[in-house]
Amino acid sequence: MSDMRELSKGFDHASVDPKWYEFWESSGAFKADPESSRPPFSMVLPPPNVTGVLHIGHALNQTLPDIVCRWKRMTGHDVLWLPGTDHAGIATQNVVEKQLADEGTDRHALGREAFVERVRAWSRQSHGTITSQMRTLGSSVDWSRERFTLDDDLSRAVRRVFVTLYDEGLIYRGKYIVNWCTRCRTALSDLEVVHEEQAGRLYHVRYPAAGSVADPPAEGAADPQAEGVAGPPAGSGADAAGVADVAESGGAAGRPDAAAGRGVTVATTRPETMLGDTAVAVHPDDDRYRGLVGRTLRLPLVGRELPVVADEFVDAKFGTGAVKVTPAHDPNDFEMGRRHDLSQVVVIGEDGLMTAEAGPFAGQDRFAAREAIVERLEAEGLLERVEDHRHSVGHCSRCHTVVEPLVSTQWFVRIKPLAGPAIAAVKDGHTRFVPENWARTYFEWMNNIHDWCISRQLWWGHRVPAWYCDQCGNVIVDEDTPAACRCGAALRQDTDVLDTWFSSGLWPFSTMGWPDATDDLARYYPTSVMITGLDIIFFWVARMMMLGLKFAGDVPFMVVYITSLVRDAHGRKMSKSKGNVVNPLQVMEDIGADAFRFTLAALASPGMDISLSEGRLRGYRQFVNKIWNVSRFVLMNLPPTLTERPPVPPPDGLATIHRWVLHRVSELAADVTRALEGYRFDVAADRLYHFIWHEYADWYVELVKPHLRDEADDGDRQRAIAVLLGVHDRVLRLAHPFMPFVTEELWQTLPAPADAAEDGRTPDGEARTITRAPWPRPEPAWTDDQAVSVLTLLQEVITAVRTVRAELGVPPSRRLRLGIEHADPDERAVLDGHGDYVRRLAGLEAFEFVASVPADPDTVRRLVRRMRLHLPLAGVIDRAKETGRLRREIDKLSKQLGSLEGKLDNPRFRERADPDVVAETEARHSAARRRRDQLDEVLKELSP
RNA sequence: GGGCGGUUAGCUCAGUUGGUAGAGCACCGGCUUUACACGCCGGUUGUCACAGGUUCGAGUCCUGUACCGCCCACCA
Repeated sequence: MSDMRELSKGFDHASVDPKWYEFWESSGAFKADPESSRPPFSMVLPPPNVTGVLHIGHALNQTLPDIVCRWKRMTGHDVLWLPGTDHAGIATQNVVEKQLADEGTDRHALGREAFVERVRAWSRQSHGTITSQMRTLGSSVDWSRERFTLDDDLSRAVRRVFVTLYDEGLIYRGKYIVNWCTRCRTALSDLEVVHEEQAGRLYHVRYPAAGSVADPPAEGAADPQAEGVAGPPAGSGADAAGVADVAESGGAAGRPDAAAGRGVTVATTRPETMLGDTAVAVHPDDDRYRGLVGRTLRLPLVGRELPVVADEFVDAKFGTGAVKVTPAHDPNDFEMGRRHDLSQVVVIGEDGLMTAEAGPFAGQDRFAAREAIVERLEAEGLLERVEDHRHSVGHCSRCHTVVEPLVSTQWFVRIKPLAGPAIAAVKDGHTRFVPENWARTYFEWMNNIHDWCISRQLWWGHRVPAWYCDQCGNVIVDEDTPAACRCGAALRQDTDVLDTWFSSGLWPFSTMGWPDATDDLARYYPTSVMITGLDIIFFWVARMMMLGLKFAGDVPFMVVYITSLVRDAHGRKMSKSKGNVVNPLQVMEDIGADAFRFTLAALASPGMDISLSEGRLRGYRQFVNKIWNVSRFVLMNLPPTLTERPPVPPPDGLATIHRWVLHRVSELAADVTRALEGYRFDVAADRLYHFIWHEYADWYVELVKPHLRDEADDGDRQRAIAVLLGVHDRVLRLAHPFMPFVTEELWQTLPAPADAAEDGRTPDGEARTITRAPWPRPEPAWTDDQAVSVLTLLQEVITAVRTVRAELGVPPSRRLRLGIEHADPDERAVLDGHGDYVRRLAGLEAFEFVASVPADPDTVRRLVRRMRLHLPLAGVIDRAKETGRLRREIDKLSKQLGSLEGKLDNPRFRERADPDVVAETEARHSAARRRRDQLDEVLKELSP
């Protein structure tokens, strides 16, 4: 055992950290126990991509919940923190596709089955990376319950949810305009499209007049409603108005119209889509075009006749007030097309190339076609004007390709019926956002939510559980694979897979065994807290809320803590191109997981982005080292015979310094606990830092040293050791959630407590571990204001003497004699009673109380408590420097006095302010005046 | 266009219910004080973005302005 008491000179995380994680894992320290009599506390880990590596966002989003879990474990909860990984459909598929491309092949060459098998194999291999990195960080998850979104039982949950929603009419399939990535070759949900403001051009193109309105073209694109169970409602008001106008103008169609003769100029940012135009729209109230509605124009380059329709959507103030309508390639036009029963002409294909419908431009890339078409228009004299125009363009969030709106058959979730309860649950406080402002963002989105496109034309993911019969046209949606159609023909399964967030949305309950009524589900659902990043509030949090309420019968979590973005030291977003990415693995290698975690916690001010600076990281690494060295100090002072940690003695018989430190450590426990309860990780970390370094190490350790000397009285020594150990043990336990590795290492070197309840054994009772040691509670019996005021006085006097010495340049080795004046009798008694401490920490040979100032050139002449009056001796110091310093101080005091006097002279202040505040202000005022007068006097003395 | 946040010491940020402006880093000076130089002791640094208002009193509450940032959005 005694070799355990010898710590190395510094903390070496590389040798310590892995040892303890292995110990925790193998001893079952993180295992949840449904049989336990302890109250449950549960969280699910936001599943990282199975093929991902730990980035700074993960580090934060795992450190904070880990702090909570470790804390809750110590407060006696049965903690479940359920880990797992996400198959991350499109992201993972893209990576593997890139690998294939490097090998000179592609997924089509491989075939679906082989491709999926390949992705699966790579996922399995890659899975170890992220999970081992989580261990490096110290995440205290229950690995025995690890899940993967593509696991069989989770896939079963996915199918159950899909089928149920379908049966209830909340999932439908239909042909609508969707966001299409021409590179990934799949549909995307609105959330997977990132809009970026870009410099573009607004082309003004003249569409010449053709003649009067013809019947709407009957041929062409499919009926948008064809396969829909039910489509989104069409804008009825605008629709009626538009139709009425057309009819009305139709009557006047025969009348010659000057405007019609010239044609109409439309403005567009995407001239290539004009080939698919099937109308031109104007606002119904726009007088400029009133006569035109109902007539037709001729589409340049193509020659097709286009009706002019009136629609409320058109903004008369934008461009020319006339809009070309391309129902197949623009979401607004799609809706407008439905309102006016326009056909869809598809001119851009799923590959981003112009289709056969594009005539001479067929086969060209859409952007090349834009150039070519502009050229042609110019040649034909139809391009009237080109303006620079900034507008936002949608890009694929995965590959940054410009998204092409395309008409396509997809599966959708009708979301409004699900959103309602999810909104209500937050409104009525059943689920609470922290910081609460995020609820607004949540409401904002939920109130304006659109149907969710859930099908993806990918291979990696949960395949849509729908089967089609080519014989009779029957569609079967079922949990189990049907053998054959009712007509006896073979069935063909839908080739699409589901949006990866569909399965993520079930995560809080699918991981616990749903749809079976498992013990875990009964005990751990709803989970206590969800801690996750702001970037996935919509993707994930909102969907978990909706699906959890719908299927698990309750909200998925009682509290959502939204973490901030981690930025670089100058508040810039981290990005590879800027080269300012902080790699958490590198940081942990350099300074250890404990210091890294502590830094993240200390910087995690709610609602604010985190600027991760090297200075802070370094500072907290040194803090870890500080704790290490305090422990060395404690251990080296333990008698070798001590095998058991003695209980902390009752404060009555203890010296002031002991009573003081016990009081303070009790307050620390209260403060840290309160901070954690409010999710103020920054406040908790700050409090620990300050106490451990600037109270415990700087003061208590220094003050206690004499008590530990060999010469010290035996009983005194034993009491000091008991208190020191009691404080040290509590400090380690309070710091443990933040710095799990170093605290376990140090805690294990302490002698075990006599009290079994303090021992922290794992559930199997085999091993002691700080992870299960009880969380320190405030001790009311340790409250001791008298000890606090004594220590405050000692600290002030000692600091004042040190200041004088430093300013006079008196080396610490030189023992001084000191005269103190103006101490009141009570304070004199305190100082006398604690003279040893003062002499030791201030480096004094002696001090005495004097009535007046002795003119002794070898001593500091005076020291006035609370006034930090440092009077240098003539001849010993630089007179000019000192007078300058005094003048500055006097100026400052005068200013302060002015404001205090203003306050006190104000009758209303005396009337209305709290009496304590008034008294305090008066005291402050008189103290300041006394001090200024004294400084004035000294200044006069010093000045020639 | 809508929403949210920020503007406090050279840098990055705290500032609880309004009551003498704080921390870390940086900087300056001094220290082989037997846990720690990843240390110890001391020190310097602020018209709290701007303009009004409420109040005896505002970094803190209200209104407006400026600048920065983020999110959402179907303006061709």
